[in-house]
Amino acid sequence: MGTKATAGKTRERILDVSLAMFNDRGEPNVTTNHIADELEISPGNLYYHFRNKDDIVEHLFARYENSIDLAIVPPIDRLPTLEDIWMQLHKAFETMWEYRFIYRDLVDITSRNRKLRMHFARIIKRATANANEVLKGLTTAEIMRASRAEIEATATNIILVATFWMSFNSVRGGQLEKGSEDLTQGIFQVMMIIAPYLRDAERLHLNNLALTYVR
Amino acid sequence: MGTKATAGKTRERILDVSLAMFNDRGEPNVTTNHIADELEISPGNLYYHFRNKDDIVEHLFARYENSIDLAIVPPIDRLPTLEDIWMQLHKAFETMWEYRFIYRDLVDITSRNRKLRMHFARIIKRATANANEVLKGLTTAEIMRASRAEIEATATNIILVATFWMSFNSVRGGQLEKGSEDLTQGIFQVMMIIAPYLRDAERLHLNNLALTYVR
Amino acid sequence: MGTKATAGKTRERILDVSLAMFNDRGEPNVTTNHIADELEISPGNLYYHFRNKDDIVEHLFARYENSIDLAIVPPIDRLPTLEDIWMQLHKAFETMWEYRFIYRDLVDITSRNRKLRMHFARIIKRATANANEVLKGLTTAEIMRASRAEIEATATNIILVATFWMSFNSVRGGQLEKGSEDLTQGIFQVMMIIAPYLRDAERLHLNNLALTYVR
Amino acid sequence: MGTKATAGKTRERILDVSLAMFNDRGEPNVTTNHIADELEISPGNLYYHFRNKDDIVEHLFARYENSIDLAIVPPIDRLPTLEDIWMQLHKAFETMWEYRFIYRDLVDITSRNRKLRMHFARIIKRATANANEVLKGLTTAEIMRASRAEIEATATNIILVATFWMSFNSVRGGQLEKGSEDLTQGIFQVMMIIAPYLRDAERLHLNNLALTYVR
DNA sequence: TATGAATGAGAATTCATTCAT
DNA sequence: CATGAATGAATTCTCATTCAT
Repeated sequence: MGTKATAGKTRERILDVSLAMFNDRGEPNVTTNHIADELEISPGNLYYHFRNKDDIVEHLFARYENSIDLAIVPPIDRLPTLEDIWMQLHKAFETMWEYRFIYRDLVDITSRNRKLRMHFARIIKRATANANEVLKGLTTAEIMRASRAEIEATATNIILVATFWMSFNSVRGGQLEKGSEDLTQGIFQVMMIIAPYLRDAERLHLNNLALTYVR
Repeated sequence: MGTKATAGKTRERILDVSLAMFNDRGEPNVTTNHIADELEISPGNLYYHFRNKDDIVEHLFARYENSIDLAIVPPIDRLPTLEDIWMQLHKAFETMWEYRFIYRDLVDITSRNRKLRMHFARIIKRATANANEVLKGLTTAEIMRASRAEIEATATNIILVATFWMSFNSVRGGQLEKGSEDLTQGIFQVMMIIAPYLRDAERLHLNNLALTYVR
Repeated sequence: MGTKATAGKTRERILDVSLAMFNDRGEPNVTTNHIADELEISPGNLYYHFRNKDDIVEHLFARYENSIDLAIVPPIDRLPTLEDIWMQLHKAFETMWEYRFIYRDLVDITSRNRKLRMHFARIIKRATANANEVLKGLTTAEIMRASRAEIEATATNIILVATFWMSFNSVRGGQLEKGSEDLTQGIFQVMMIIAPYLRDAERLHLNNLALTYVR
Repeated sequence: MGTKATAGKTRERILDVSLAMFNDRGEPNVTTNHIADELEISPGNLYYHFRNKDDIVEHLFARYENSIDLAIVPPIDRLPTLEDIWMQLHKAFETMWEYRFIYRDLVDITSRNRKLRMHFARIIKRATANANEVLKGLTTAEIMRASRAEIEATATNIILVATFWMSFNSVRGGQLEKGSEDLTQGIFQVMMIIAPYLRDAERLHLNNLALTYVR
């Protein structure tokens, strides 16, 4: 009792600390010894719980995949509203922020690991399909007007902007990461891709929000 | 004489070969010994010409910065047309493709090197400002209609999509890289951000192109 | 009760499974965790029953020593026949095959463990003495003709060939191990060391067998 | 100048020291760091000269293969004599002794490395064929009398005894290795496999030698 | 300019063994 | 008897970088 770890505790701590360190410094810059040091456990113990470093990454990714899958479920049995989109984006950006290390070195990580590559491609495909559905729903609900081609291109752009918003933000300089406020701007940027397709009322509404968010 | 290198020749070859290898395998996966091997020179000689690996990266980046600066100069003394945008995007995407290694590991590279970080931020800022100018010009020319807030958000989105198009493409799976055709789709995706703001004629034109390009 | 192990049961299972795994993959390539895994017990439990890995090896060796001691007892109170030799070799080779892991890494194992070194030397000494006895017996029975010096050298050769037959077979390539047939050839090879000392009738008999066995 | 290594010197020193240490302690018990330490060079330098530990082993093996190939060339254009056999065995045993680490862990080494496995099998095949030739030659020269089947079995036994003589010697205890005298006994043991097939004069000659060598 | 041998601090991973429960 | 988490020294190998020539 006390400092002694109970079942599964260390395993979870490894994942938690790894996640924090990966998010902080980037996965390629965090070694398994760093992680063990930070946890004050031996490297051997870390390898008792995970086969190798990639195993840790894969488990974190699986966690992420579960979360993001929940975040991008479209409303069932009714047409979507703009509010739904705000909500979905919020949940998605939150989740992505939690696992931002994946996005920081996305190309490198997916090119090194076949499993992650396949799963990430699946997430993108699913997210794009969902975006498409939602846009179609908005059109059916006559909240926006767009051709089929416009909807397709727009869905892709939405996912691209969402996927790389955090990277873009860190890369365009200024302050490094202040978290929530930046995310909100990311959400707003995505909304602004849809904006011009909206009816005047909604478009005006977004325009006013813009004054608050755009940097 | 004969095999003797003329002034600056080896130096340039190092840059050329490094660029090719970085683009091919990603900068983190290319060691200085790989480069020397490929060039059939000694590692010592490589370090005679460049202080360290980052020095090579920085020089390549400087090259890139020059090229991209030329690519994103707006037309002077007249209002821009849609054709201008196609042209600019083409030049920009070509240049980015030439130096695609920068974009493959963008966050990692910029986060570990202050100089690159500052310079890349400057490029983004400049590109965004230029996009802003062009959009304003299109508005003045009454080719498109958009509020100031919409223009700002759209400029940012344009730069973001352009910046990460190649990454997005490699990360969403499917075929790896077939080059020019993918770039064309990237350009198209950028255009589709502007599309809904255009007058009907131009909008329709883009929509028709969509049928060809969107995947 | 029920799943509860009876006294000595786990201990025996450890020995049995270790033997099987050592034979299969070679002792140096089997870790204590492999063994525990295979047994579906904990490594801690394994170390409750045995002080360390070498302790397991030593116990297996003791088992082997008992078996082989039984196999190489010469016929008492009568002179040996060729049939006796076939029988003895059969029993010896069977026993060695059962504990073939010892022979696979013989030098390594005996050089790092004093106890095993002494015991194995004893086995060799005993086996050689026995071979000597038998050859002398055959000579007395006038089944073969050989000088004392020839008998001594031949006894040593017999033991050497028997000791390393399995290694030789695996090392000279061809098929890996098909077990019984290979053993039979080993026995035959040993017999052929004796052959030229035999009377014509027996020598001819062995020669005919040769056509079947030699590869 | 002086302690500075000239071209190829370090490479050869690595091979020489590795060989000495492998022979001494057995290849599995010598780490690359041990070797570097002994040589007073950095591990990095060792890996500059050889791709990995196996690369060192393979180069030593190649050296050995060259030497042994020279040792087992049969006399051309005339029938062999017993003297030829003594000479050949001498050369072969000397060479094997020089590279005795190969024989110490023969099964382990060849089972881990495909290349060595193939090459060693080739050596055995070649040596056996050569033994066969020589025995046939002796028969033709009427120095010995043996059937074809006897020759085949005897050739195999000769190679087996030669291959494992050193292992047998270290494993049967007594003093560990005193080198040359042990080798001479090994040669003698091989000769004693041939002895009973010889004409009386030669057989007697060998018998007398026996009194000196057999332990 | 150029060579190429050399460095050395790590990186990931393994494995016999221990120990609190 | 049994668990299973934990240890830590060791092992192979890498790579940016230096330096005598």
